[in-house]
Amino acid sequence: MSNTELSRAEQDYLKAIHHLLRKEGGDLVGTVVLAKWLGVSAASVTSMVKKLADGGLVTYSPYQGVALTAAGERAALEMLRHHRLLETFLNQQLGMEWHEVHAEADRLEHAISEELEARIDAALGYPKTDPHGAPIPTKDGQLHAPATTTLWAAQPGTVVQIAEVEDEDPALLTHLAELALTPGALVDIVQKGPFGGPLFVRVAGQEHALGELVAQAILVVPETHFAASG
Amino acid sequence: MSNTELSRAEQDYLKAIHHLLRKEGGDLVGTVVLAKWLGVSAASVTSMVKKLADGGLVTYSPYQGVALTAAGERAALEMLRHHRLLETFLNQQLGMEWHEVHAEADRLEHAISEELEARIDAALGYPKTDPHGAPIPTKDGQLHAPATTTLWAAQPGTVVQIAEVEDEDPALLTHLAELALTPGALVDIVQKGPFGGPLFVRVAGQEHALGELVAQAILVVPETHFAASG
DNA sequence: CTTATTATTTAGACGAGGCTAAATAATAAA
DNA sequence: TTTATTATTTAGCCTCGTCTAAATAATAAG
Repeated sequence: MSNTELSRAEQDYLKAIHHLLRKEGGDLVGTVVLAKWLGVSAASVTSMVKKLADGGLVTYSPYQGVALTAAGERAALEMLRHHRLLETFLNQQLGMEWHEVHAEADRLEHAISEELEARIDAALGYPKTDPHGAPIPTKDGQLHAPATTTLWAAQPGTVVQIAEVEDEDPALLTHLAELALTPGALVDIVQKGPFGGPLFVRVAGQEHALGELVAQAILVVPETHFAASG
Repeated sequence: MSNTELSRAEQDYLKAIHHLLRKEGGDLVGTVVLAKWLGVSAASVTSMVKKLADGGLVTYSPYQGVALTAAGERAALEMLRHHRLLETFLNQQLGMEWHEVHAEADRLEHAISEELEARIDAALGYPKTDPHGAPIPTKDGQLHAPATTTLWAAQPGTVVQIAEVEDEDPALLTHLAELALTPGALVDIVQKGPFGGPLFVRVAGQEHALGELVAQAILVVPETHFAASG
């Protein structure tokens, strides 16, 4: 209802809630999880979450957790749209490296106007995904993500295609790029060692053994033919 | 000495001090002038200025005014460089209007990394001036501005060339663009009415009568032949 | 079912950056 | 030179977003 501008901190909280709800799958996210993700104390989270609840941006059940209202989701998706458009722009138009764009976009996403957002979108030809394969929310708040699993969960003996990789850790991204584990790549799932042992995959003609952390950071879809979808 | 990151507010104060020292010509700028420019109370200025003085960024003489130290000047010029590179980029690469870029750059200038600054600079071909004709400080903090006067002070009967126009007021910029009073334009100074009466000029074949406020917002140099300088 | 452990909230404080109102210094006018 | 005016500073308060320490709720272990 109240139409005050959201502060940077409020925007960051909404973005974090959205991210964690999606990642962890549940329908509520807890104070400590949020605090860890944001690099902030749990007490700080409690008070901010109350403020956001007062503003109608989240629903808050004490001791249970927090979720986004429609208004909160809208705001979070707008930030996410800014973020992913910026990542794409920085990468494609300004030649910034894959692993650099996340941090830069994190700062810029709060500062760009709707006008600039639109011009960036147009300059890029209205892209559907960012450099890490993540879908870019539409202007009207639709986020259409394909149904994915993690590479870690993929069936040995099958072939999958990389849809998206986590973009938060620059070092991980550099590593993935060296291994050619980038969106669009086709990956043979060779075999999985027992007891959490490494996952053996073949990509771009090379075989690699991947640890769980790496394989969990990669989202894949079953192999498909390259259809000119649309 | 202390190498803490400057806050947004600190950066804005340094930028304002730099701007006002240049504009007003004096060697000290007063609390109230600064307060008006920043849209803040004089009391707020006093306390911030003290903090900046503690940090070695300004010299502060109570009841006299404030000036920049070398470190403060460096920081101010870095912001100015960001600002003007961004204005140029938004205008040239993204097609934003002349009058829109100032406000957008004011928000973005605090958020861009040195890396991004360098890439924007390169993408533009290392420009020397922004869309309003203002010189862009170099990476090492040189600001080489030509010696200008205001259009208001120009001698009737002479021809001058517009070097730069004030960029803060979008409405003024729109007006100037309609009158073809843009950087590079050659202007015949026809005559100046008495007692602060309007200034009659001819530009692009049209004659216009300009009020003092407008004519003061335009910086000019004596007519020169277009030399392929460099 | 009782006890540890962990998650969460409450209470109280702090620094940043702003504000108003009152006091004081500097300057202009008489 | 005295008085009025304006510029500046001081004092005290406020909100935002954070923190730590202590209290309480929820959950897991025995």
